[in-house]
Amino acid sequence: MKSDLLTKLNKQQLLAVTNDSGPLLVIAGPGSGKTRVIVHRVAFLISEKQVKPDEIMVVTFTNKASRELKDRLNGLLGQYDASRIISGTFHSIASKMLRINGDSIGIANNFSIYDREDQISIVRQACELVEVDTKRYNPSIFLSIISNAKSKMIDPILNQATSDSLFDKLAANVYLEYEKLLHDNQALDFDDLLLRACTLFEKSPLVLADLQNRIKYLLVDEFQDTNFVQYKFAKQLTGDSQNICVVGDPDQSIYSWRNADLRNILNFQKDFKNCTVVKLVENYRSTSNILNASQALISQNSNRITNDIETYNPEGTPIELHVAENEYDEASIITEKIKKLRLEGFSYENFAVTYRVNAQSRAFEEAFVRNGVPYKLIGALKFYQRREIKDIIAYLRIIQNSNDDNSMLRVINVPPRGIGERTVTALKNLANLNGDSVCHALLNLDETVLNIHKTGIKSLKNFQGILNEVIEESLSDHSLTSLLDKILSITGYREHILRELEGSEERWENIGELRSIAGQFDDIQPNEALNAFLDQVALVTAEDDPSSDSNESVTLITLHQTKGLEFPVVFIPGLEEGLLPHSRSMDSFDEIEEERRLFYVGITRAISNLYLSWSKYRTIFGTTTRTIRSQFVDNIPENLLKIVNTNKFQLEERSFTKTTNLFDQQNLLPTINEGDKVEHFKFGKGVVVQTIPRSGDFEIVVAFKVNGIKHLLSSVAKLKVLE
DNA sequence: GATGACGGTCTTTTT
DNA sequence: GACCGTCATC
Repeated sequence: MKSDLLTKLNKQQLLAVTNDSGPLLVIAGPGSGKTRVIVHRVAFLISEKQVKPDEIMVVTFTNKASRELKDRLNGLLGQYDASRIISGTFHSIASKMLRINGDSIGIANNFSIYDREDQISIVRQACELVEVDTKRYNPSIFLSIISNAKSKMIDPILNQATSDSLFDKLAANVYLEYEKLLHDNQALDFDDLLLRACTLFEKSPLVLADLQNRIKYLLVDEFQDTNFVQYKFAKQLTGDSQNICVVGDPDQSIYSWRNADLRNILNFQKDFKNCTVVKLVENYRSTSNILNASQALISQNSNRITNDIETYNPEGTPIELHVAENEYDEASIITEKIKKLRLEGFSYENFAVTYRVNAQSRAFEEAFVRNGVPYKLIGALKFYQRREIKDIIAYLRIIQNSNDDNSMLRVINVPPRGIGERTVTALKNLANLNGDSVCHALLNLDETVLNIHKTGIKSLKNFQGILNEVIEESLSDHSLTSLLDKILSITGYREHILRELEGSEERWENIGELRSIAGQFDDIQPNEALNAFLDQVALVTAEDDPSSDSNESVTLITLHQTKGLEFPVVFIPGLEEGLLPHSRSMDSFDEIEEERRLFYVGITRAISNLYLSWSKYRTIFGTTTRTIRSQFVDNIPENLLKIVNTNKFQLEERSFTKTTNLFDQQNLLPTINEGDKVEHFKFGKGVVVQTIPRSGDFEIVVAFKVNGIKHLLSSVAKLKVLE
């Protein structure tokens, strides 16, 4: 066993695998065998150190990664049961803990988990309550403020007390109402799952001690993308054993907008003083052409824990840069390339087209359909976000948690059953009056107090009967699938769907898909099955989308979602200023650097062939504009790039012309000086701390009142100088 | 109360 | 160029 397990590892990997006591930080470059190390470390602990599988917890970035981990382990350790390893995303693990122990901090085990759509709906209600006009302020702004506060563990009351500007006060009020509404609905949002788990650990030392005793080893993957709460969660679970191993790569940190905090890596070394640091620097994945290009690119980042990666792989084929006329041209160039490479022995699943924004997928889908190229689209219109799926799930949620008004109101008139706005308002008022949920108000309906038309009462009575019937079914000992069938038949949902003129077949098929997913829970106890099923539904990651299962197809995927994946042939289209780097991420140095890391992640997914492209014209919103080639292309040495001009109409563009640097032309003098008070549209007010000349431009360092220190480019950031 | 037409907004990335 | 919310009409 031992020889099998350890002979195929290099020196650093071996160190990371066998270092079996105390804190361990593994800095793992792309393709350096990170997953291999995690799998082997777990296998080593189990087979050599007699650690039981259920004493090991592995936190992964997606649920799929956690399943694959268990699969690989089962292959490695025949006699042990790898499925007993505690593994999942931070959110799914926290959710399970709260379902079991949440009652000690006042969280009932049947809480609902609200996704983004539910959250938006709650924010809208909160805005209404505090009289904030949602036409003036986009609800998602509040949502990101709330999420930001939660992932930094800022309490809503405290938040309210410390906010000074008018908008901050507004946001603080929305936050406060939002929390109340979540509470009323007996619901938790994604951030709550982690936040409350941390609270649970603090408030219930016994629960924590028990967990610490049971979890002897903790492993955290993709550590560079954890936020403050997630790190705290991990720290709390690490008992006196200090057996925590975190694996990550600062150069692949691409989720700061989701409040991931790179400082966690630095803090880890402070918090765990005696930690061992292992660096995996040999890349086994890519050709040296690809790796060298990636290293040249990432070396342009200044905020970096330098960590050069090297490979002994052969040079490989050159990286190609294609120039297209527009996005359709770009898509057909890539389609032709795929066809050609297929004749050379590649198969469809070897290809991935990786782009910055989901909207880019359309041109490729059209080209692929036209050319009969099979493809799978990862995470775009997610399965679980489809209307018909959310409707059915709403019914299940009402059964799970009768306080879930949000779900109740979603389907109270779906399919249409004559319960209109007035009737709903009357019912809601009645519920409010009695401090009750809408569902309870309906089930205990006293129609004499409702001041509405007879037909309204009749419709309510009808729905009451439907609900009672469904609830009755849920109380019987039947399976989840039979409950689902019952809901479909009693509510008349099938007929409702089939009545629709467009896409009704597809919608019905989706429900069939949902039914078969529910079937996976049929061997669990019915009352536990509902919680487990709804948890899975709420906490799925993009790769878990059932539609992504098909094989023998080209993968269409966002750059963010490619993290951790690899493909023999990778296409990165849309290398244009405003797209990569994205226009919304161009006004600070930090943001540009994160965009560069995103490109770096994309490049390093490629095993043997890499194709970059940009198109001279692109249509956004329906208007076509001339583009500028991405500045990141210039970060790749010319000798590694083969410029290809496929389009016969663009012969004149054949030479390798560097795009004119936007900043060179302007030759700016600093119109902003140190000490100036400035205002930024996004970061608010602040004071200029420093100005640094940067190739015809100035980097302005501003200390913002709310958002802290930011490095901005004078020509890009629209800074307004205040008196 | 249901349905359809219109007009305004929007797109970054996601657990 | 799609989607959502709002409004007018049946």
